[in-house]
Amino acid sequence: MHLSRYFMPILREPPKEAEIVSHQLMLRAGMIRQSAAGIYSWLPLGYRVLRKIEQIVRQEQDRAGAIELLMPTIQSADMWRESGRYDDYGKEMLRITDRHKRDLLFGPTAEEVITSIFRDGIKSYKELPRNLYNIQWKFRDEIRPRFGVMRGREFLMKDAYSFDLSKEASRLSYARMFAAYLRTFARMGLKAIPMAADTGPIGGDLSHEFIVLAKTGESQVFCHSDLLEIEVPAANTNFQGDLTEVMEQWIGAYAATEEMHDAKRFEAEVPKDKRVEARGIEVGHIFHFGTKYSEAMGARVQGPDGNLINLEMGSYGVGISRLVGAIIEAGHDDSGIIWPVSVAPFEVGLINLRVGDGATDSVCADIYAKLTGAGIEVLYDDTDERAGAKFSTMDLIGLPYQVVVGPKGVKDRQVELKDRKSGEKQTMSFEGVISRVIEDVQRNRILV
RNA sequence: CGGAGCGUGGCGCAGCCUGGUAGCGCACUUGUCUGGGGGACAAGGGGUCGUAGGUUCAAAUCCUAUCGCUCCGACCA
Repeated sequence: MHLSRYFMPILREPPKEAEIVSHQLMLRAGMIRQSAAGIYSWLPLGYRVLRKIEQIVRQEQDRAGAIELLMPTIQSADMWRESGRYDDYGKEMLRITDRHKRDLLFGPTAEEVITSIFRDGIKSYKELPRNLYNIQWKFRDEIRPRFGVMRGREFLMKDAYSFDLSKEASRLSYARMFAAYLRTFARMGLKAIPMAADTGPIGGDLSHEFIVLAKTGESQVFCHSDLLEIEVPAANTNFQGDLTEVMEQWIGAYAATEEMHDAKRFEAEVPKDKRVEARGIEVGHIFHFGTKYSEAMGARVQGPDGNLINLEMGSYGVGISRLVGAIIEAGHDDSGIIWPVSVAPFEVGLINLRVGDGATDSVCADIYAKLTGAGIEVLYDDTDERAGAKFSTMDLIGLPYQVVVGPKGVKDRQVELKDRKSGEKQTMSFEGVISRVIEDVQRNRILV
């Protein structure tokens, strides 16, 4: 992509409404624009990141055996009356009336829809277990949206729903999603730690929040430092099998958010030098909630003995739009964002320091062609800005690698490669930078 | 919903108290010089001052209402 033809309205100063750093940087980098309180347009740069995160979530759900479908944003109130939640849900639910005066709502979650679909589509225990997921925009009319996309009213969420015949089988489904989440967040360069969670209004008896540690996190969290060292399940993990052991490895050590924190237990179970007290951001939440919806909505199958059995269900959410903010909170410096390759809007920024200089232009054109030809995503700054402005912009938007080409270096057939994260700069030949960048990008695309 | 604050050009702000031709910095356009970490000079373009009423010869400024946004609290992926 040539920057001179792209749409990336950057701001030098952060708009005053942005309080936290991820919100400021997303506005400054031209990733989002606010449309109403807690509702955002995703500009091209931000949308590219959102789609990459979505794609990682999708790949890991597929790997774990979940099946994607797409459910509507607008739901019928009738379904919610059936589950008994229509009146319980309160003002967070955006209620809408159509021209026939029928009650509709903008879905804050999809348990009702999925339960009804699944109930009508399946009759026998032979068709279990199944896990269905969808990636869709949700709306919760938060009293006070804040922190940009971290706590918007409209948000993109992956939610998966497992259906099993028994509680034991359902726990296997839970462990499978648990393991999938470990991989999902690790691939985005995040250390996400599962922590025991309150099951809240959804109900049930097994629930974990996945918390990303970040200095600017919204809540205080406590855990054993060993949890930071455990390897996530490898790509070739057999997700058909029993992953209980993987899960137990993670839930063995102490980890809790402030709501669930028990200071006495923390001190008793975790040696002083292993205690981590940090800030955290919730990026995923999984529940095993049993038969709450299947009973209310009549989702049953016939078992081997011919008797009807209520389905055991679990639900598994990932805040995809929120993750964009969380990744920035976890990765930035004074100059701007620092993207991991796996979710970066472009993988490489190519800076032409002297647009109009024949030799410099042609070296840039050559590098651009060779990198894009190798499947690398390059944002080529071919604008007629001054060097300083270009460096600042590139640092702000946080592409992992910067290739800097100027007339001085070109004379000696040299260009510069800068690593955004370390700030390290190396001078090398045209050919050298091309092979080096291709190699580094390909190696870092998939982190685990 | 309780408390606090803010709406003036794309972004950041001054002007309001004490009514009198709408300003500053950045960004933008054109030109010249420049050119490796947000450059200099010159000339320009862009704003029904959130909206609606009212007071007044005259309203960004005073009064009333209303809408929007932000922060603190209760709530939350």
